[in-house]
Amino acid sequence: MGHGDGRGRIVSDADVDDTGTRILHVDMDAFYAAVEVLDDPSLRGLPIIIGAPEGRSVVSSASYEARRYGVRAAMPVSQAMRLCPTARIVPPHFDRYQAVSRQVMAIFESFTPLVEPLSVDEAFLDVQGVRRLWGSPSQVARLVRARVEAEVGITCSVGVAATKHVAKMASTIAKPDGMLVVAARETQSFLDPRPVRAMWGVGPKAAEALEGRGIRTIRDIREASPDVLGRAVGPALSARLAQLARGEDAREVETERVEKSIGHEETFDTDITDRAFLRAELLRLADRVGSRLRRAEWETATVSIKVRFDDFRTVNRSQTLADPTAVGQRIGEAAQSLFEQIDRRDPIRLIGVRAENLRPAGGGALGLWDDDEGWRRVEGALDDAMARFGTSMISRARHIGRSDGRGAAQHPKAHGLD
DNA sequence: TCTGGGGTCCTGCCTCGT
DNA sequence: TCTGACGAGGCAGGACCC
Repeated sequence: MGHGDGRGRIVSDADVDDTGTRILHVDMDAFYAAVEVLDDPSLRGLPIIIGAPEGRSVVSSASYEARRYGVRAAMPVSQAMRLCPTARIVPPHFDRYQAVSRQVMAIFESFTPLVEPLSVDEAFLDVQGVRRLWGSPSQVARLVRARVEAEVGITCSVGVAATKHVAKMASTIAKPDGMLVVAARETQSFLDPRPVRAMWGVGPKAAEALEGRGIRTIRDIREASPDVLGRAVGPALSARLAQLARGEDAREVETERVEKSIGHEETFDTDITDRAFLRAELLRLADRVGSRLRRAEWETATVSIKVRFDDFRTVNRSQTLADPTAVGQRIGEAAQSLFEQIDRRDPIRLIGVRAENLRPAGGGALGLWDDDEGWRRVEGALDDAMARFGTSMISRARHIGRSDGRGAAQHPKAHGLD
């Protein structure tokens, strides 16, 4: 999501040179705020802040009217309100944003099958192969923008370039409701004068490290010795930045993305010292992680927890399991065991549970039938199903499973169910 | 003044096996 | 049997992205 306030918007001319381009980066403008306006037109033209009005919420998104007051994403809502006291605070409706996102992505896919969603509100499109059908990349960009506005009712900005990195930078500059085309031969002159902070992957820390060595623009990166660059930001990032600064970016548009971890975390309204409460919260978070793992038919081999204290000091602990699992109870037990290893005298403001090192669940969606672990997984899946489809049919299925009278799940082979 | 939640990736350190 | 080099993997912390 863009963070600028909309000043410096650019729209390329209709007859712009797009020679050598193939990648579109499409970014919805102030997406959450735009969806809220769509659903409540009385908000149009007002400064809007998306975030919870109470507690320790931060700004998820803000309309351009609010950004003009200095309101930015990730800023505490309380601070945003001081900057823009007239702003309307709207609680987020993530399900609704997902639904609109699906609508937008479907429009992208009607132009090219090579669509890589980056987040709920942005995507890369490779339009190289659709030239005969839809025209040149800049023509496709115009069509995409027009259709999103006509069919969904919100605006987007598009960067058109030869590479992902340049397309992404171009869409940021074009915001809001703009389009910027960077022909392949203009790539270097486009990149050179821009600040290092504009590069994808350079945040506040890396920018500070680079600027401290006199490296302020992308041209400076290009001209810096690998040694100096490496000392500033480390070997991996320096090598990548050097390539990107030369306009080299061989990354293709990837339509498949595999999740590498699944986690949940929660910041409490007030800092907590009650250990029993915290242990119960760990179990609850682990249960949600387990549910998502089972739905995705994954197991986790490594459980990690995150604890943030009242002074914002954050510690992580992780543990690799002897047997991978998708059972919330087992993830929770591992999380609690990790929690015991942490010095918990200080009040805690956040705890989180994450499943890492994911792998496909063995033995299919419900796991293995022939061991206790498999059966615990069945129980978990039944819990999910009860939540989704109601209790009557699922309770009946569980009853059959438990009919051995031990109060625990019984092997389905006893009932001829396998 | 106050700092969410969901992720990915990198780095440094340590242990262990060869 | 002991020792050092080396790579792999586990773990913790941090930067970055939306």
